[in-house]
Amino acid sequence: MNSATLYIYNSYSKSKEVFKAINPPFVGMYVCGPTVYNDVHLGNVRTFLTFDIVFRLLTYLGYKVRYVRNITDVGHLVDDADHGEDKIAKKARLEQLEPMEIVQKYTIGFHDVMRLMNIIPPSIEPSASGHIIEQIEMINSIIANGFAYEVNGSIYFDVLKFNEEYPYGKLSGRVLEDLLETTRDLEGQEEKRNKADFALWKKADKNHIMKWNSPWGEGFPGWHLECSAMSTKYLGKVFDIHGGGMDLKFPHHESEIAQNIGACGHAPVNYWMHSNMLNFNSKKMSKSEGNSILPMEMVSGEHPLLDKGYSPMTLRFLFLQSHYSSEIDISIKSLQDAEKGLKKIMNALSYLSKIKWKQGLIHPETVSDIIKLNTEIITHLCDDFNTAKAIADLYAMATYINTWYHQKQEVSEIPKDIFENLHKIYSEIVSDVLGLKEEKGADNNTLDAAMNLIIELRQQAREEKKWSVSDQIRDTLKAAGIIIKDSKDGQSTYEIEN
RNA sequence: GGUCGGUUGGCCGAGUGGCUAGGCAGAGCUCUGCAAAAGCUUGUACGGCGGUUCGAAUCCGCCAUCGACCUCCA
Repeated sequence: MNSATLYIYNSYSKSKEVFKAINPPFVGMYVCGPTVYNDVHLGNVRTFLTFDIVFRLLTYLGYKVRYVRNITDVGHLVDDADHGEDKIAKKARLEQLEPMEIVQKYTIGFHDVMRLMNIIPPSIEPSASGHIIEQIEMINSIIANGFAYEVNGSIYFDVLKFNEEYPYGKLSGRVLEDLLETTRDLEGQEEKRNKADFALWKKADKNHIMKWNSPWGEGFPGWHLECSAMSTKYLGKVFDIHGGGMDLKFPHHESEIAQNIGACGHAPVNYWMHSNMLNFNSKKMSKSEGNSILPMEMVSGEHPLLDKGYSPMTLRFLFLQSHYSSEIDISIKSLQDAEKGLKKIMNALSYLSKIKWKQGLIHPETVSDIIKLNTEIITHLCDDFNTAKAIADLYAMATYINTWYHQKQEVSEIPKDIFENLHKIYSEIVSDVLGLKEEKGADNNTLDAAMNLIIELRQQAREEKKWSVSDQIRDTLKAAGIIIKDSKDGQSTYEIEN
């Protein structure tokens, strides 16, 4: 185990706390996954990226993490809380497919995007429809404890009753009285005793496709219930970290807490983490706003807002340049900046393995600076996953690496072990913790072979000082979107403009 | 209307009560047959008004402004 102290901002206590695992080295982490009724958009990706970093850093620090991220494939209603059509069912109707075909289609799409973004799969990815029994059992416990009631085959959580014994609304900073006043009048709520109550189980009508047998007749589970049931099943009644997007704080996470307490009498989670929103034109990117960009559109550049495609790693890097708790406003400029910045970091990574250590005159200032960087970068990451600061450290390291590489491809002013440590930390942080990987522009062997020949011929022309030939090759290729880059050591490479 | 969170140099974006992250752009330089690329160096800042303090971008108050949540959303 790494000895670094990890601090996490706990949204429940609203303060930064030292992370203490319940049962080290094991850590249980639950993150609310997508409702698979549509393509995941870029905003969703940000959230999963945030917790990818949490997962990766915990693992890097030596924790054994059981990471559970669900797939919501039932129970998430379209219109109002506890009313309206099931999202999956609606989409199924629109696309004329079986609901599970919708689920399958968008689950695969979701996984494709996660892979593209180099986001590590969770340890367990349970689906709501696969845990109906667990959900029914949990409802039974809640009823037995007196926090839920049945009306016409539906079960509702009694928020007022719950609030008499436990604070409802602490996570999201809500006061129950306000909720009772401000909650809009919605259709289909007449069954509830109070507006703030929410459904644990909804009775299904005849036409409803996705329904299951229960002690209360045919029906389906409420949206919030699945996360309570599945986190309990796989992580226990109390676990370490629960994550999700800010917009899930209320009502989803608030209800989750109430359900868990209602079922077993104590709070389920030690550290609540919420990642902030991704903005687009200063507006939250959301499905309901209709201003969402799909990850695939981002990569292909096929979107009115975009000037060209931006690679998955560029996106990943852009997100990591700001703290997960800050909003990000995406723009062409920020994408371009990220593209250049990422290149710098990745270039230095590739230089690193070409630099040889050599015995020489030690430069004390450089030594102490690098020792400082080597430790600071971990400290920064452990400070509530401050990837922005860690990236600043990487830039500082990269400046050293670049200088060594461009001077002699060797380093002699620091001791061998410190250089090796720098090498190890730089590559581990870049690859393992931040999850940045090299992207090949053209993954095409045929083109590679042809280009290598052209580059070689041009090189010959240059050696013979036939500048008109070498320039013609360069200019013609440029017009075709291929850029030749000459480096100092005489080697040339090519890159495809997109 | 209620609750919460922002407001940092040309742009993006971190941040601790005193030692002014970082990136992009700009400027200078190195390399280069030329160019591109790459690299090195470098300036400018903390929404407004008060207060606390020896000292505040950092703490407090007021104002302005933007946004989020209060309804499905990561």
